[in-house]
Amino acid sequence: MTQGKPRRSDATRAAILTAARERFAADGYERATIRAIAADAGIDPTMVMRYYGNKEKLFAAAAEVDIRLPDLTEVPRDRVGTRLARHFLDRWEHDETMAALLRAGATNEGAAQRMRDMFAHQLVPVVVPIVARACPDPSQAAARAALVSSQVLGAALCRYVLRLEPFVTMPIDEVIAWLGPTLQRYLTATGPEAR
Amino acid sequence: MTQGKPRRSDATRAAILTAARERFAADGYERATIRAIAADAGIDPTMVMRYYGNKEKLFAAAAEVDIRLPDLTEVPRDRVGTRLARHFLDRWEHDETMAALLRAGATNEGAAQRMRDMFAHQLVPVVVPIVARACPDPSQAAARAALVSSQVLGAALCRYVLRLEPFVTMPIDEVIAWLGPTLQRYLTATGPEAR
DNA sequence: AGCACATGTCAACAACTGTTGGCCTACACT
DNA sequence: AGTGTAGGCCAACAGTTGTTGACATGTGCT
Repeated sequence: MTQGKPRRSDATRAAILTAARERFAADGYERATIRAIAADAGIDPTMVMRYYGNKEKLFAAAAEVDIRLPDLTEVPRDRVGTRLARHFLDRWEHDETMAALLRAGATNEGAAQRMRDMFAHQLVPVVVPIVARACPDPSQAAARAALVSSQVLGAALCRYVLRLEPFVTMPIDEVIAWLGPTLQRYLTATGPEAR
Repeated sequence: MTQGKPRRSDATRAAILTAARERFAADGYERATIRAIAADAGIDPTMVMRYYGNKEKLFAAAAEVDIRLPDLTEVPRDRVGTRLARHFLDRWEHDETMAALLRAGATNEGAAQRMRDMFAHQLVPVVVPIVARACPDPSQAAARAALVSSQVLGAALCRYVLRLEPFVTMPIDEVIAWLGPTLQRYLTATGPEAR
């Protein structure tokens, strides 16, 4: 389906992508230079241009990410929050693409747009059926999804980008135990005032 | 105390700082150039160097910010969360220095360090006496303060930096109504499992 | 008035950026 | 064996960056 003919340069292309993800994740969009990425990949900077056109397209290719949200309708309703928290934290822990996108999103408009798209096309659709049970107003679904995003992104920001001390050393299960109920409330509480 | 003799260049210095804050808030650390800041301030780029030494010191001067947290011990215990949420949102809404620091913190180590310092020296001390009533373990206080930070920073990120749609148009009172109980739980719940 | 010093302007440097074109090599196909 | 083409490297361009030094102007003090 997605795969074309295998090219002789596939290894190089993959090396570039890997190096790009590392650099973008560590330095953000502007400080991650094509030269540094090429050096990490052990090739000439020209190759990056040949295979990915320009820096913007390279980032677009490197930051292509799938949240891989599970089907939450299969999860017991009162476990949805914790399940989501665990999934996101796991995702962030094992895929530096997420950190790359977050770091770059703070200063690069293209990266920010991509995050907005991810939110709209990947998170909102999954959240809608969950919210529907507590609140039939469909416009509320997007708001609740945004609240979930804010807590998840905030935690990722503190833990993986700012490296705020108590957050970095906190065991991941403890983070999940704290965030779970928060997400749960955002998704299934009947209104903002609900505790 | 803090004020020295008034200098003839005070107006220029202030203009530079204002322009710097705007640029850093809008573009982040690396994309905000000294030339652009100087142009906004209507002066020569050289003056920036003369008065602030270099770009890093300019940022340090421009991003000097006081959270101005109120004394939470005066607030009814069950209103602390909402009170905090309102204060932070208000602060962010009226002082672009906050956005400048957040944007820059994602890619600039100096800015990140400053955020960590703000957390340790401004937020933690205020949070400690509040937490103490629910949980006598003082090491827990920093963890709970970090959780508060994560939700506040995440909301600011979505609303002022990424401009995630449902979050930008949501009335500020609604945001506060949602975040308040979350912060309340982080501060006064007896443990992570508490709803 | 004369002098010291703060304020401001102009031109330029050196380093680095994304990006381009030319050239060489090695593989695939006939 | 010969040829087209993809893969790869080198040198270089044009623009921008932070930063520096030399030089002019004006203000305040004696």
